[in-house]
Amino acid sequence: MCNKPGKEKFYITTPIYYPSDNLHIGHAYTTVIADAIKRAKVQRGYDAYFLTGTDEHGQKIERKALENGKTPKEYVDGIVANIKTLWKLLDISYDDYIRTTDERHIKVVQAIFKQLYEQGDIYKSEYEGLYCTTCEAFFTELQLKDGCCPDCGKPVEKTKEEAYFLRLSKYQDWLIDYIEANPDFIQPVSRKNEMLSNFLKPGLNDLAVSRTSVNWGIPVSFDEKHTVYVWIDALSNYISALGYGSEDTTLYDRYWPADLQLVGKEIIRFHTIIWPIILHALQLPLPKQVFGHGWLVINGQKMSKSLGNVIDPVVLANKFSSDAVRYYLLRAVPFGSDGQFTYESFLTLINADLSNTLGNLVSRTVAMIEKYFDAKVQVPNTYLDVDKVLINLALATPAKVTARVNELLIPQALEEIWNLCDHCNKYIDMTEPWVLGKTDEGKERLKTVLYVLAESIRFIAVLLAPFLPNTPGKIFTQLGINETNTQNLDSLQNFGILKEDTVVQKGEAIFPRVDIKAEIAQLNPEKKEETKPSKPEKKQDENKANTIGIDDFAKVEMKVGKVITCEKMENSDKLLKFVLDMGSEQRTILSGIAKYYNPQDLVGKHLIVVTNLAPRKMRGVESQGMILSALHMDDNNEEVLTVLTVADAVKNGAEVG
RNA sequence: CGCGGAGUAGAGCAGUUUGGUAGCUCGUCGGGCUCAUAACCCGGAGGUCGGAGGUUCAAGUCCUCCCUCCGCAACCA
Repeated sequence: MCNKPGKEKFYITTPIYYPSDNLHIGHAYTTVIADAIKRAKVQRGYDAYFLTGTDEHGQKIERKALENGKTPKEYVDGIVANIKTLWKLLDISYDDYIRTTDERHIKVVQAIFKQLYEQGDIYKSEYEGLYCTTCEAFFTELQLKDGCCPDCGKPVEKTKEEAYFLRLSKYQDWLIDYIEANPDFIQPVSRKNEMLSNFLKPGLNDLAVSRTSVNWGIPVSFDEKHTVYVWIDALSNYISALGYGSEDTTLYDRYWPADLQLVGKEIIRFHTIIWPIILHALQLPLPKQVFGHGWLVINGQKMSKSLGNVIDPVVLANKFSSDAVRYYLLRAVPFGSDGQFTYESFLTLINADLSNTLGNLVSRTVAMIEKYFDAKVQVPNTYLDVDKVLINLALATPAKVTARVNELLIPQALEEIWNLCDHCNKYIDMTEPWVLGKTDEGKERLKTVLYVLAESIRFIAVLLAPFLPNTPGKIFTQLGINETNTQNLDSLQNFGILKEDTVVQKGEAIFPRVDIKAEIAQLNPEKKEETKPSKPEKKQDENKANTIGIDDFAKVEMKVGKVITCEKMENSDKLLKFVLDMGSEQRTILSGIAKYYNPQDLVGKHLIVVTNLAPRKMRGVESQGMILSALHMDDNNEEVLTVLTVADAVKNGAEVG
């Protein structure tokens, strides 16, 4: 942890994640990229420092803890332990893990808040909003469900709450100038344009930075009925972790400003508007670059618990290897835009690139050295043109990879390495070692061919290290390379370092091929389990607990209704409005299935309706029941929803039971 | 007309800055090879580049209008 004065520093951060629940593959995506960049920088001689952590305050965590019968701290401790296990599983080499519940962080936040208040950048005023007394929370008008609290459904009141405000407005013009003068600050540029035209140019409102209604937070030191609201608490982690404002500011002095802050596109606004203003008000330098990457989406949709399409990285990393998961995340998603995740594309990619192109290349090369030269590497005599082409490519590749990493084009960096793999495989075909091995003359030539291959593979292994940290070691073992000075980046300046008589040894396949169909069949049920929020360890007991008596079932009243009209709700993407003939009456019912059906196609169908459900208003229209439907995945792994119907000749209003 | 992003072969993507033979990976079809993890190598088929108009000798690329999807951004009884 000591300073390395001779080296250039590189400070990289991920967001601090919100541990209201275990993390999903999207969090792993951000973190793996950050880790790969950090490792690449270290490999290139930088003194790199990598920070990640968790943002542990706020109402949602308080509530979640309560549901689980724990204190907020106990609850987040459990989640944080899982997160750290996950990062270990994925070989994340973070240098520090900041938790906003750390004492070191709390002190800094309080000091920053006080300083901003004393210098007039924070002022006390009143926050006017819609307040739910039951949930003790404010909501914006947009968040309300039909004028009522979105969580408990009770009416909200227009209430004023005392709050401290940060003067964003004061710094707006400065920030616009800064962003325009520093075009690299917000990346990719599309995000920069979005921030300028959507938020900055229309004008910034001052931001409420404290709450009296949230208990689980850092108290404002000079006004204890307030807690610091998310902004100053969470964002300042990037400097509190370095000891800013503490007795020991060595790390801060060394590493701040950050060279790269990676964030998801949903939080780029906070990191490019609120965060720079906080820093500027504190007279601190701004991070050099904030990069807003895209999401991993499932069937075109954002991953979310409520959709039940969350992919658990723990499952993948345990089932396959950390390097396989890392490879997919680093290679498959165009950095900056969204990428599709499917199990099939994941498995196809690791088979094609890791098992076939790379793993098999190592395997066939080592096998030939064993077969033809008693497992001993032979030093060549002269190189022919065909050799020189491959040698030159190998020598040129390190600089190409470095350039791609510097541009943050990680998929393209990997592409350069795989280009070298491809050429090695072609080279084998062109030189036909199995023919050469048949004659003495040929065997002389074969020494060179196998040497060029082994040495090229060494290049590949060295270059892979930042991305797939476990793979180079496996390759070096098979190639019989022990000396670390043939495993570092400097050793790629010359081709031909591999020593005569190095003993190779074919071992296990580096990346065994997977049976895609079989794995998908296994993963899908596993995926479903993941989505069930219930505690898995109590499964057997729960089967009992989940059963209901006939009495309970009898409470539910279901009837058959015929669809008279069905139309899309205005102002809603997901709701369909039905009017149903229930025999003795007509009912209006709203259902969030617009995505799955054409409204016209449902007219005339006989549907099953729960008729004694309490009515609920949505989008200003009262829904008087619920339409039963089944949601499932079809053969293409796409979501399909089918409403339950009855065969004809059932009277409208007939009871179901 | 709220603001942004996107629409290119069966799937996923590049190419649009600076107009000039439409490319990559997977899949598919055919061939080759046998060192290797049913792998590797070569070749083919498959595209009205979302639609309509315009500028130009020439448009995926520039201009205009339109359609669809996604995000900002809630609703999912």
